[in-house]
Amino acid sequence: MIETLKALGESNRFQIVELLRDGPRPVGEMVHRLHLRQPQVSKHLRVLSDAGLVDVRVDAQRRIYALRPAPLQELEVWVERYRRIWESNFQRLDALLHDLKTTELKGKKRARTKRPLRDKGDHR
Amino acid sequence: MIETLKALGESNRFQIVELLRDGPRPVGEMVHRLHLRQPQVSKHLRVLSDAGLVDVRVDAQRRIYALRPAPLQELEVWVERYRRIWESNFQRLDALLHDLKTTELKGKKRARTKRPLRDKGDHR
DNA sequence: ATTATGTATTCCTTTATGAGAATATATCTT
DNA sequence: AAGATATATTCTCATAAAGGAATACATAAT
Repeated sequence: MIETLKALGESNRFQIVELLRDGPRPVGEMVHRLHLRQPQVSKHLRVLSDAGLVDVRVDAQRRIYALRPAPLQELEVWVERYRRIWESNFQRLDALLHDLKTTELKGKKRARTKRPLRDKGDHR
Repeated sequence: MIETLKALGESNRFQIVELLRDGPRPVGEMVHRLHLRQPQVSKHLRVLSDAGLVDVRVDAQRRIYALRPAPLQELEVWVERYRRIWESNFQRLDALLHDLKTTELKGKKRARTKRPLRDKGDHR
């Protein structure tokens, strides 16, 4: 997962992946479409390949690169685990609970948590 | 998007985000749970904050960090655009079409490719 | 006001990463 | 075999990014 994110977190590689979303492409075409130099494209493809994000197929002198679904699928699964963060008021609720809990735990030796001096954000 | 991916593509920051998935946490707790030193955690939080991935709330001397849904939501939307890559045999189909097309274009002067590329090591 | 606690920032060093140029490799064409 | 075409690799340099240590800053407690 980390490797996937690291590989995608570079703009040229990101663009390559975006390009490949429309289907497999030979290196030369990416060079042309992305206005990068051939060696850089090959190097970025190497990183993407090491991360398992792309696959090569030989076609004469050309190398046809294609996206491999697995890592992107995993990324989707990963990010979906975060859905509840925006699908409910989970964060606020949890923030409240957390706050209550820590107040409970250290209540005896600490003063109650005071309200912040000034209001920083919106709440209900 | 790139900034989100770049921020997530570092293991310590990734772990911080994972931690925050369970709700807002003060810096000290992350320091403790992740076995990192406080300054490094603060620095990583800074990066995450700059990327819009987290939010701070002041609680006495503590700073309570929480995930911000927006970037993750966008990431989900982004990756979902790739679903069709695994939801159909899109890639293969497209590969075939692409192949036919190029063969059509240059077919007269090219032979078929048989040999695989020499093995460069495994990915995945 | 002073001290304690929690967090952020700065400075420094080391390592990782990306671009450019040159060159090597693979495969087709003739 | 020689040349042409497409791609990969290597080397070098510049910059970015990460960790460590020290320190500054913020707020609470006394």
